[in-house]
Amino acid sequence: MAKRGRPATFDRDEALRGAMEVFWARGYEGATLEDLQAAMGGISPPSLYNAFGSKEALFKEVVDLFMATVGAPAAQALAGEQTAREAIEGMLRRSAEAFSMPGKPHGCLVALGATNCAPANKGPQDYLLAIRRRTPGLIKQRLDRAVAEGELPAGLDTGAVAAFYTTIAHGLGIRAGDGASRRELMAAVDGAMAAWSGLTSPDGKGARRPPKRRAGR
Amino acid sequence: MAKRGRPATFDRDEALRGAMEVFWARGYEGATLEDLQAAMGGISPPSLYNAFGSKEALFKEVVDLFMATVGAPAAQALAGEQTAREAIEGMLRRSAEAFSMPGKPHGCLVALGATNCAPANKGPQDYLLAIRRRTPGLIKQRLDRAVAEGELPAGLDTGAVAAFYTTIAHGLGIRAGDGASRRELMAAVDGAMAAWSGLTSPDGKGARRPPKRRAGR
DNA sequence: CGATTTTTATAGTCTATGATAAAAAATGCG
DNA sequence: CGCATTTTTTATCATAGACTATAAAAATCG
Repeated sequence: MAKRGRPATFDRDEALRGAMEVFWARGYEGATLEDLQAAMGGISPPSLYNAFGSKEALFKEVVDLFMATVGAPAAQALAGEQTAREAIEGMLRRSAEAFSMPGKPHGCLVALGATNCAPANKGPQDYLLAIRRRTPGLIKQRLDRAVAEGELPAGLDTGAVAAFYTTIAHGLGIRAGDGASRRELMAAVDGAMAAWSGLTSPDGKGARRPPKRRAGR
Repeated sequence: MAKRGRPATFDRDEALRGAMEVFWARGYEGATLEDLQAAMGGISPPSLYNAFGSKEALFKEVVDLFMATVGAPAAQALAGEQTAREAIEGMLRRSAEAFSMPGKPHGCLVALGATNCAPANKGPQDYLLAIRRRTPGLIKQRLDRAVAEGELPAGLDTGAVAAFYTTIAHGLGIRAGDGASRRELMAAVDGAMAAWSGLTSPDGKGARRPPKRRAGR
């Protein structure tokens, strides 16, 4: 039983991928409907709205797709590698690669796609903000696991270490968008990993959680 | 000889500072003329345009003011401290402080003020981009000086080290804008400085410039 | 085939917001 | 005072760009 009605002249998934390229390269506000139409197979506004609802809804779908495709290798590395060190280094290197693919827009859609938008575009801005705010927790989680498994010393201030690697991860997104080469991005990752032993070793140099204090500041 | 004509009812410098707060908090596109007027002493559009020319011209003046005030401590630290290590750590800590001042907008105007703007706003976007692109060179310059002075080993790949610290510096700007506390920002700086000896030591771990290659890739 | 359903095409509407025109008001100078 | 000069006031203007109303076209179903 085939679907009734006039068949669409475009493939929805393909159109979504086209929209991702535009939003990735130009950001939410930088992408006009005209740009989007052109990259989505020349579809007309009514078709776009019929298929995706609104520019904002389209953007959110694009961001989800971005996370599921471009962002996946980094996320998988963070969760999948055996040691925390390999996991974090893998996450950073996969990010650096994803943000500097030949033939693709450079930079990170989540870091750059909608910062400081016009009041009317608070929705997309908040959507990306919420995603960025998850990063420190995800990294800390992986570090806490390594502490529990004995890979990293008990008492390590995993939140502080996560703050550092989050800063690097987001910094890579900006740097790539600003035109930094993959070589430069990887040099930044080299630097970040050079801090590892100093940050995580049990001797005096490692970040240590401050002793628990009583409630009430 | 006082100036002729009707006297202005607002102080230009004060109005400029008011505009800086708005652009800093909301970005170029996020700041409407209405927002700006309110923060500039309630001046009317013609007064604003008479005094500053256009929204874009006002923004550029604001960015210059930002660099000369908010950004100054970091720039001075980079250029002024005795050792390269102190210079870079000072730059990062002064940045982290500037991006998390109580009562001021959080985050970095240069990193966040105009990324991925609408096509019509390419001017402000490019203005900030050009400033961000200067960062690696400024850091590398300071490192090269340290190599020349013997503080750092000859053969050090100063460009690679600069790439790392640039990534941190810009990452701090994003993280602060996303709501990271000063404590978190300082933890990131701790991490960045933990990489110092590994990155700059003359033994095998330090970043070394690759041997010169022939031209032609 | 005619009815129904869905998509497409054309042509607009509406709104937010950056920018101005023209005249009034406030000052200095002769 | 009267004129030149500059700023303010008030009232718009202009435009880009997101969105939509209407109806024609293309498919399936009975």
